[in-house]
Amino acid sequence: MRTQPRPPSTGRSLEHPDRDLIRLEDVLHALSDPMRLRIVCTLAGSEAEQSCSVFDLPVSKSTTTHHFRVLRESGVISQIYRGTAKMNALRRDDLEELFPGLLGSVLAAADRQAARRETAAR
Amino acid sequence: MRTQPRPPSTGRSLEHPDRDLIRLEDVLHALSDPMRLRIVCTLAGSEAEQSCSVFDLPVSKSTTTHHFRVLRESGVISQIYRGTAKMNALRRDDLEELFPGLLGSVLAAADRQAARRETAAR
DNA sequence: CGGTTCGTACGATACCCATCGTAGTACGCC
DNA sequence: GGCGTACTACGATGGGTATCGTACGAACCG
Repeated sequence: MRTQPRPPSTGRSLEHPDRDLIRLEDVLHALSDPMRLRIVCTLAGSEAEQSCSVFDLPVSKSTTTHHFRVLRESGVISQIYRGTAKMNALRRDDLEELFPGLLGSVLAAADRQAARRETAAR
Repeated sequence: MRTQPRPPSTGRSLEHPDRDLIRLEDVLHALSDPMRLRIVCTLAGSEAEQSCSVFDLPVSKSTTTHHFRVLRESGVISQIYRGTAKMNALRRDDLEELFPGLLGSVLAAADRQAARRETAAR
């Protein structure tokens, strides 16, 4: 189903925890930050990988880098370099295998809360 | 269905966030600490309220108090004084209403992880 | 009342962490 | 090679927080 050949990943590699080493506490901690939750929601909204730069976060670039690293090291996302860009993707399958339903309920909860906030603001 | 009349709560009262003020980020943060996750799992294991003292945590009493307060202020548990004891209960209904399925998947995930760890240790 | 049990309040401490700015590296392109 | 883009590394900083010990308060029991 992949129609477009993607640029190959470059030599730079990034540390990812093995699936069996992902800890629930770390995942929950990673998701408990508003910026990171926002990143994860955005990532969940599209099937494809997203480069770091498409996220328009109200923090500096170095802080953004920090959040992506926390997400990667906790096992929530995977990252790979493609040229100068760094592509991000949710580790849906690994998380689903380890903690069935967890990611889905967190994403749904985040959506509901966003909707609630919108209603309250009106 | 309540057969045993319980001792009345005493005058001392405790602040609880209204259901609509419970924030997902705070709940996730509360659950991201190993001690607190353990407390919540224990609490989920029995339908009844549990006094603080039945939790045998490997930390001091003052630290235990701290963790229960975090759980209460984040909206995860409710607490009420009964005599000298302080009874704790999960706010299942409120959480289910706000974030359907979330608590269940976190608890299931914690169970699975505990089981995995046990297997790995053997 | 005195003692016991249960939990709190407070201060201290050490660590974690979200944030920033600046300087730097890696890559693609002209 | 030189330039621009994308991201990183590092150090600093301020605020949060998990932990403790000690001293205290509130309720029950004799």
